Amino acid sequence: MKALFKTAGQAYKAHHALPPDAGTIADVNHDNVVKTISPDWVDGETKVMESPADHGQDLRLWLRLLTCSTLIESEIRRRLREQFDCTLPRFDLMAQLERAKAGMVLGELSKRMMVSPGNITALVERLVESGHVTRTVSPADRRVQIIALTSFGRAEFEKMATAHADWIAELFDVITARDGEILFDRLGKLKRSVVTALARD
Amino acid sequence: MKALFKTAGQAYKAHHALPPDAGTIADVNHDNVVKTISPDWVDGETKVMESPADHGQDLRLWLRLLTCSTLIESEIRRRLREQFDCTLPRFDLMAQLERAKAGMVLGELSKRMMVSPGNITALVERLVESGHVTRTVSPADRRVQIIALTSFGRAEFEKMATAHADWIAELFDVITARDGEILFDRLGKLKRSVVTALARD
DNA sequence: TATTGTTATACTCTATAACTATA
DNA sequence: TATAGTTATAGAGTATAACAATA
Repeated sequence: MKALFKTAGQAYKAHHALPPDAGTIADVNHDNVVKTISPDWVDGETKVMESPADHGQDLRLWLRLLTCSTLIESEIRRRLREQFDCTLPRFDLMAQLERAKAGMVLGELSKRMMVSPGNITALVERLVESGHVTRTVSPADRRVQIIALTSFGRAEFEKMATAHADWIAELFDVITARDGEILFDRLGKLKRSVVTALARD
Repeated sequence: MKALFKTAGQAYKAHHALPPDAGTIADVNHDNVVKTISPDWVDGETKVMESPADHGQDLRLWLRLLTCSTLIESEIRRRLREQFDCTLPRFDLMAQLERAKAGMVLGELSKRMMVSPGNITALVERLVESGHVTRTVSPADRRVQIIALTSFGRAEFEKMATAHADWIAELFDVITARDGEILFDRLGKLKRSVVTALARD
């Protein structure tokens, strides 16, 4: 039941987080107060089955899945911020626009990013200020706002996307093509399982 | 290159997000402005290889991994909030304390959660206010603060943990034991790959 | 009336750094 | 001097709801 969920994880980690092999087992003082790090801080993989709060294999799998995505995402987020002064939502929004050469309607951005229109408005506002995107009123329907990348925004995004791909290749270093295929396939099953379960509600 | 990253994803989704089978292909008006949803909004699995910004199999795998964890985490986050008025960091902090019967030093919490001490102080403060945890000065070293669950906090956490396990079982519905093992194993490899890569820096 | 976005607000989280108290 | 936390602050993201403009 440790490190169940995504938390901050980025900048602070660079300065304070433990190396992967830190510690031995959770040290406890004479009052049983936990003071030192246990070795399984990354996802508690060995301990979770022994915990009184154990709830089975699915939970272990979910913890490990979450650990992987959190580790990767935190690092990506940190590098985006340090190297490009960019946040994930900003990057995500630009990624949405990348293939929409003529732009995308604000409401569509909202749906794709699963973020409320009000918050997209604010995000777009900051990207307009920094010169990455434009906002235009649709001539066909004056309620709709068309958002598009500027050439500057497109160039910036391409730089980030290239770096991003390199980072991923670096992090996935030892995953073989075969393991990659297997993971891709099983994660596809998992995705369908989740989407189906969510659709039942 | 769509929906690369975790975004908001929780509350808004409940009201506005598309069902998993919405749409057909991205509709485009006479100006080529994207107005309607494409079917692969979940992770763009089919499209990413065709994209000019394609950067290979690792990237596809990463997108799918991120999609899975984001879908699950968003749903968990939403349910935690709606059913228990709890955020992920709060839950995570309590999860850390669950097996530390006599409490845990604040700095240790900070390291495990990869969140700065200052932000842990604020998080603990809110949990003290709501009666979930206590904060005590260590008699051995008056600089250190020992954080522990109250019996109320423990009871609340148990309720949440039980519900959480049920949610996960629901979402992982159609994953067989065998597929679960395979995923668990390969994700273990991936975790080691990432941890190794991060340690190289 | 319904839809598209905007504005407003309150809160949480993130990131950083200066600072205090204790060892 | 070094360590454990606290305080402060700025910015971004999250969640809701009321609202205006247009269809």
